[in-house]
Amino acid sequence: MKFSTKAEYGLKAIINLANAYPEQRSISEIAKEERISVKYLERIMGEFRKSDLVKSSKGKAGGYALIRQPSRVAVGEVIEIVEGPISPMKCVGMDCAKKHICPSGRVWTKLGAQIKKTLYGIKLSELIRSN
Amino acid sequence: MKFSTKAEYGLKAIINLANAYPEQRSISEIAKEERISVKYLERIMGEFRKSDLVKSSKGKAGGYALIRQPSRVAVGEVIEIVEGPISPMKCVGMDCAKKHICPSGRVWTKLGAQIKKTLYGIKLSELIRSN
DNA sequence: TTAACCCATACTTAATTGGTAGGGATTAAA
DNA sequence: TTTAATCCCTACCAATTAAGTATGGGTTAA
Repeated sequence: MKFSTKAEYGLKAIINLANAYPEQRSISEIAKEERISVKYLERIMGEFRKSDLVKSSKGKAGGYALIRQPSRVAVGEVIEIVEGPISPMKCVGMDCAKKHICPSGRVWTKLGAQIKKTLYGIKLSELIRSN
Repeated sequence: MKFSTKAEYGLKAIINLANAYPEQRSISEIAKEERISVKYLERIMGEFRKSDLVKSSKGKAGGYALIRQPSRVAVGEVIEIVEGPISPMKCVGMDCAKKHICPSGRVWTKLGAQIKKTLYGIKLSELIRSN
């Protein structure tokens, strides 16, 4: 039961942008500070852009910026963009004949709700320097 | 962010045994009811036995039984036996130079504690039929 | 003695993770 | 107008993990 490094890198990059908000930063700046491969970070930022969490400007002196205020962005949102919907077991949310009587399913449902609650309760504003 | 099927199968098997407590059941009975491969379940049960969660008796008419009362066994315990210690990110709990100032680390620490709290709060007695 | 069980280890196959390679498109500045 | 720094896209690849199989042995009640 682990989140991937993609979630870790993505979160770090977004926190980095939150610290600069509303200014933009380039991939290479972020990659250097957070010790992430430039190429890999490019791909991750692409996912954030497609989800309208960040905006990009092309060309020389281009870069990425957070679109919303850090206090309006939940950690859960960031993670679900790179990892897909949060749910601790494959079968949860899926079609299962014994769904209503499956005892272990009750565990995963309860846990999934708890994880979401925790991650959506943390906002980027709580994780940046200036607060 | 998923638990493995090993955790799912393991939990199902242990719930199955909890329903029979304090009686024993054979691997093949459990495997059939829970739709798990006999060979795979054998291995999983071996881990539970080594952790003194279940006891086994060999020979014809042998089988496995839960050692403790279902109300004294937490789901978290079952899962940690097959999946190892619960922690949502590799770096958590490890040596990191920037541990005390790592903003994303705070997320994983908080989340890990929350997950443990949830899973250790659920006891097998809450998941069995008779209750 | 034999059948039903537990026990151990090695192997296999498929999917996922965690990237890299190579290029193209865009734009500010020299 | 050229150059250089940036964003953007797709394909590829290697290592690890997940999920199970195969094989064979040991134990014990009937």
